[in-house]
Amino acid sequence: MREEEANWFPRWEEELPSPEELMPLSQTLITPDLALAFDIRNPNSSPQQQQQQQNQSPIPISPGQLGGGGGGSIPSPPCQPHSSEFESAELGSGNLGDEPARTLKRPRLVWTPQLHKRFVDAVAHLGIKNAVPKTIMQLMSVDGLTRENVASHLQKYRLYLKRMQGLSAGGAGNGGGPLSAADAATDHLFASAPVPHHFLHPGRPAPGDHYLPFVPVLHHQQQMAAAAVIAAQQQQQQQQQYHHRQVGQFGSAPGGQFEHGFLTRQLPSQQPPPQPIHRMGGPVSAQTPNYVEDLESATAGGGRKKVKPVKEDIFYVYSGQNFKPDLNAVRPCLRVYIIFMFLKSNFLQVSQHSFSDLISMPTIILYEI
DNA sequence: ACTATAATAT
DNA sequence: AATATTATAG
Repeated sequence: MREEEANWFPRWEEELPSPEELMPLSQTLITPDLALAFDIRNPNSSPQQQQQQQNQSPIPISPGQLGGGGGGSIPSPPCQPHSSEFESAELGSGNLGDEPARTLKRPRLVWTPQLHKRFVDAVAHLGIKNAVPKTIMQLMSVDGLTRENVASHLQKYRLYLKRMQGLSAGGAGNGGGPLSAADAATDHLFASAPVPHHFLHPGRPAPGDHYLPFVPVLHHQQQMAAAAVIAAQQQQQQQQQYHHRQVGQFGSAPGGQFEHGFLTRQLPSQQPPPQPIHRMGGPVSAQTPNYVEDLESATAGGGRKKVKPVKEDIFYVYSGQNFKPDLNAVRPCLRVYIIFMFLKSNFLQVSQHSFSDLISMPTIILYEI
């Protein structure tokens, strides 16, 4: 397996999803908290949006949740955010007028094409038989995503697949039933992601089209600071459906994770040649004075910058499989990183590492954004 | 876990 | 007001 591994990494790099595939996913993952923490505001707000923002503001992340929320994961986060911008932003917005966070319903999930893509990928990797809500949810590893969310979506997706099968199989006869206008309109989301071969034709293997490791790896292509990402997204039309997604707040969920975002964005024009990723080979090094400066130099210079993380930094862990990072142990303080995690390792083992072990693991690469 | 149906958003 | 999308009850 040694040799395979050696070849695997370069290939992994080549097959990275395009930025546009990844970017919108962060819409559901970047929380209003984070946006507020970065003092991001809505550039063009319509009346409707304002209404939504009102709903969005009560985002009570209870302080207790940060510290020891779940039943005892990792020791205790060393970093103590003394009511910095983060805390004030979160708490400020959260306490604006109301507290009964636990009585609030979580907003309905919006299945963006990107989220759906991830869903399809997960189902593909699991195989249709193993693809049940729980497993799918785990594989997707999207924070805040519930089993019910997935179940509901899966239900609809199955109906969609059934119709597709009926159409392709009984083609002429159209035995399955006519395609109504409602169907066509309903399916546009599903049409956005290619339906894997074997979904429609179970039992028949497709040529060279295997779904190997679920590679939800975030791309290094271009990354920006969270603030910039959010701002960019808000400029997009997506803002209209910026359905506030509140997740895992208030200590209700013992296993509730700290929210993490998938932060990516592609530069509008000139793209510097992709710099080969440095994989493994030791602990990350280099220093990072302040992230804004680094951001500029990084984007201008073509890329990312290897950095040495410190415990006080924010970590956005992008991972797949069953690995649910223990983000409760990480407190937001200084800088923002993305952790690239190679999927070759055993996730369960990885997840058992303590935080300090985590940041020194050779299979993790940190890039400052 | 699956399906039907209610609730909600557009 | 209609219907598309997600939540929830069975």
